[in-house]
Amino acid sequence: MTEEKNPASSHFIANIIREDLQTGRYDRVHTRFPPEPNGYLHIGHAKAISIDFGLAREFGGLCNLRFDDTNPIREETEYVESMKQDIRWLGYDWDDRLYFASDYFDKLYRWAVDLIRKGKAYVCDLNADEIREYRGTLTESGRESPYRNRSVDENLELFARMRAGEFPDGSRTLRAKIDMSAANINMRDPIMYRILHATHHRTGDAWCIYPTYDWAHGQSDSIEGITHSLCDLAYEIHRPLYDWFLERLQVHRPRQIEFARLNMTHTVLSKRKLIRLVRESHVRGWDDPRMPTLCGLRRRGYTPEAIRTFCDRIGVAKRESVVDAGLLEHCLREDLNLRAPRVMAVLNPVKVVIENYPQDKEELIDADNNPEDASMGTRKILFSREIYIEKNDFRETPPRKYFRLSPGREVRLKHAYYITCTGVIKDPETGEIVELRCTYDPESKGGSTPDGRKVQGTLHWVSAPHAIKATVRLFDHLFTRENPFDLPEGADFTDDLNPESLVELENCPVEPGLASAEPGSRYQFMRHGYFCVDTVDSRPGRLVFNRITSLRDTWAKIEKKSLRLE
RNA sequence: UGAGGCGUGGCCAAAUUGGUAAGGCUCCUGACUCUGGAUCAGGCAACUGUAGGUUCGAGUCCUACCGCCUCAGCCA
Repeated sequence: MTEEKNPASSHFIANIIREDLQTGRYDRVHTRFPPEPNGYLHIGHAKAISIDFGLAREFGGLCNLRFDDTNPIREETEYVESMKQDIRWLGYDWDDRLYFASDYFDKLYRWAVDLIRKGKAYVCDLNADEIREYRGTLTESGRESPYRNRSVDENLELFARMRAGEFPDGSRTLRAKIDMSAANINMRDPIMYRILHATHHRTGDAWCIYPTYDWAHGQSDSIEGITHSLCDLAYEIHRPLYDWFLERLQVHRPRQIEFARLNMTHTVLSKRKLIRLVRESHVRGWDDPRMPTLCGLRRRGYTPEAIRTFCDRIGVAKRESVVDAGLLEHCLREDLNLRAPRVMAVLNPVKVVIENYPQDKEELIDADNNPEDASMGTRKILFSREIYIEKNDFRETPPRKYFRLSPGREVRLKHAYYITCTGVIKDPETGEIVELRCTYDPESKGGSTPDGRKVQGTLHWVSAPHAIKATVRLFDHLFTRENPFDLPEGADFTDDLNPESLVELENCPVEPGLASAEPGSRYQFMRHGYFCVDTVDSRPGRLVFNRITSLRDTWAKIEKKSLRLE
């Protein structure tokens, strides 16, 4: 599944853009993805990336990558690199348009001086607590700072001295002079610059005052000639402030449009919560395959194509919603079904001895690699007298509608022969089934017989003497609840962590051909699901597979239902 | 009791700026099948937050109400 023909997007942002193009408000489309380099990108960012880059692509425009690095204390080059990698992996490209808000520090500084000259900004000596006090509350208006009416000259001088490093951190700020009684708190003389004697990941020690996000963001978009600034609903209330700055500065004005961020069932997507999962070792790091981070999903084996399809299908709207994680899994199956080579692996093995098959005979059997795609060819698999099958594929007393093996019943071994169960060997102590005895029908080679008789079940298997052993990690939702925030009073979201989100199986017999499987390559383990060779822990002789997602399991559903009925 | 947003089937989400509710996921049937996979065909399910109003006709316009979200960092 690759380039599916995208019909023109019909969500509200696309409609606005179409209209802007028609009315001539803009004659082109230029967007940008503006992350702060202070963490790892996750599936929620993938939605934003897909909107920003996708819309530009759809309308024949451009999309910049700009890092909003206005806070030297939190930002690191390491994050810049990981974000670039993740965006490229997703399949998007910013060409030569890689920018940083810090590229604009000089310009921003000059603009600030302009505003001071126009009497629209002033240096305030209030400390953080005092500023909060003066700001007022949601229902009461604020009070003007006693420093609000300094002369332009004094402001100019003080601002220059702030920049020169004459004052300690937090002692002064530069504020926009707007309206302390504004109903929108963001308009109550917001801070434009704060003093921070900190080393910036790119500008080093060139600055000791740094612009706030609110002061930097709109102007950065303006400088880059952005036409449509797409962002999170959270910035809706800031829009009047961005427009205020741009208007005073008399510069190019992008149109900001806000959309709802992504939420997904059974996981969390807030930076704060993800950090806790890592710090408190609930997962094995940022790239733990259970994490919703892009590096986690990548390691798990998710494909960029599936993630893009997912982003297309969830739509874009202003209403906050929670998308069913099942949709992402669906997109994965849809993609992998067409591309993943099929292979046989037994996760919970029980040995089967085929009594009428010669002791030292072995056979090479042809098997197609993907029934969906003949061009993926065939391979040879080994068959012998002793094989492994799934414990689950045998029942001593089969329930109704059970198609698999049971005493006296005949089933097909995929690609190989029909076998009939003739005996069960149990551990005399525990009663556990340790081995099954079967006979095979030599006529059934290849999976069918001359008499054309039907069997109900087809099992996967691996030849015991030829099998190689692998570690297989089965992942499940990180959180048990659909919404990990819907918790009883006083509970913490970590209380809902799924204890079975990772089940590790050792020594699973798999086809010997898998010995050469490349890290990162994906397979379908027949009748199980899609698996990916782990890029971190897997090595020759010690294969580790991650389950990307399971196959749809109709039998599990039937079984569960009948259990409920009993 | 400030301001700004949002409310369409179980979950997402459309509806040519009033014309009589797309599509996807889920779920359920059936067909087919050497993966109880895939595929195909079909089906269940919404009086569009509530109550009024305008209109021949309203998810789309008006009024009132209800619910939910965001904002009081020198974070972004």
